[in-house]
Amino acid sequence: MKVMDKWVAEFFIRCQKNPRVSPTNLLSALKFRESAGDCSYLKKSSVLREISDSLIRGNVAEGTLDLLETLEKLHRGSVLTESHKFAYCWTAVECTVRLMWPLSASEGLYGDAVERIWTKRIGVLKERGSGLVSEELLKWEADLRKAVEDDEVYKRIRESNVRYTAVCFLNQLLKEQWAVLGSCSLESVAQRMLLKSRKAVDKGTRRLDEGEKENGEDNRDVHGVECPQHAAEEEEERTMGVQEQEHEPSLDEGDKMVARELKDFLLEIQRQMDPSSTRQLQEPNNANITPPQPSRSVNRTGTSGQQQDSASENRVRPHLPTPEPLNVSPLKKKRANPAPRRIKKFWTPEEVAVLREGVKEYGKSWKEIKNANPEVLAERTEVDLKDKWRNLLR
DNA sequence: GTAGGGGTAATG
DNA sequence: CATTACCCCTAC
Repeated sequence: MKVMDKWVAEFFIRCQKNPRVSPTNLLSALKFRESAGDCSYLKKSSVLREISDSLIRGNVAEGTLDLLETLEKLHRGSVLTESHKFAYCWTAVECTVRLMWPLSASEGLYGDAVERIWTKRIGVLKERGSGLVSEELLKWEADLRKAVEDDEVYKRIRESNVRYTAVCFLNQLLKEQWAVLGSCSLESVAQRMLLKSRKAVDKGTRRLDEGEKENGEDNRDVHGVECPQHAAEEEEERTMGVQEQEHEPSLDEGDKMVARELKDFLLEIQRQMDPSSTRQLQEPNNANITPPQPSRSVNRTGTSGQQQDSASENRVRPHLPTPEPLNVSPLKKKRANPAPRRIKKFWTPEEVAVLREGVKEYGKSWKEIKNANPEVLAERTEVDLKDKWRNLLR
C-alpha cells in the first residue's frame, strides 16, 4: 500500500462523523493486509474507530471484546493502561450480564455465556499471559461463576448497572488512545506544509523589501509559493477541512488554527478553480523552495498589470469576500445568500418505520435516531426528522 | 440540539 | 387546493 493510501485511509477512518465509511470496507478496498508492515497507527485507528462506532450505536457486545483484544496485540507487549483493562473487564461482564434476563440462572443463556466468554475466551487470554487479565477481572469471574449456581448472587448481579460502567471505561479508553495517536498523518503533513510556506512567505517579503534596490528586474524569486502538492492530497484535505474542526479530539489550539487556515486556503482554491484551471494550479508548485526560480506567473483572471507579480501573484492566499451586510432590521426577511433548496423527496415507508422505531427507542433525540440509522436516514437531517414527526402527528 | 411557528415550493 | 417536504427564525 502506498504511503498516500495509508494517509487517506487513516484520515477517513478517523472521520467519525462519516457514517458511510466503514474501516473494514475501506481497508479491504485498499488491499490492506495483515502483513502490511508498519501500519500499526492505521490498525490502531481502525480498531479505535470500530469501537467508537459501536459505542455510538449503543453496542457493547462481544465484538467489542475482539476489538479490545486486537488493540492489546497492537500494543505489542507494552504495558496496558488501566482504562484498557477496566474497559475489557466491564465489557466482558456486560456481555455476560445482558443474558440475565430470566429470573433464575437455570433458565436462558446465562450459563452458556459464562462458558463462552469466561471459560473459553478469557481462558485463552490467561494461557498467553495477557495483560487484560486483571484482578478486577478475576474477581468478576468468581462472582459470575458463583451466580450460575447461587440464585441470590445471580439476582444481586442482575440488578447492577454494568453497562454504564463499561461505556464509561470504553469512552475513557478511546479518549486516551486518540490522544496518544495525536494528529493524523495527513494533517501533520498539512501543518508542516503550512508552517514551511509561512516561513517562506516571511522570508520572501523580507527579501522583497531589501531586494528592491539590488535587483530591479521583474522576475523575482517565488519563495512565497504555498505548495499544494498532489491533486489527490488536495482533494482529501478539502473534504476534510469541514469536518476537521469538529471531530479531532487531539487538536490543541495551534492545530485548530492551522486547520482553520487550511480550510480557508482550500476553500479559496476551490472557489478559484474551475476544472480547466486545476492543472495550472498544480504545476508550478513543483518549483519549490530549493532552487529559486523565476516567477512563472499563473495569469489568472486576466490580470493585466504584471508589475507586482512575484510572491503575491503566485501565492493562493484566501481573499476574503466582502462581508455581507448584517441583517439589522428584524423586518428583513431574506437571508444574504441562501443555499439552494434541496430537491423534494418523499419519505419512503422504510424511513418512516425507522423514524417510528427511533422515537420509540430514543424519544425525540433526532440526532441519536439519525446516528442509529445512518444508512436509511443518510439523506435526512435532524430537522427533517423533527419536521416529519410533526407531519406524522398531524 | 431541539421545539415550534410560520413561510415557500413542489406535487398530486 | 390540500398535502408534503423543506427552510428559516427564535427561544430555550
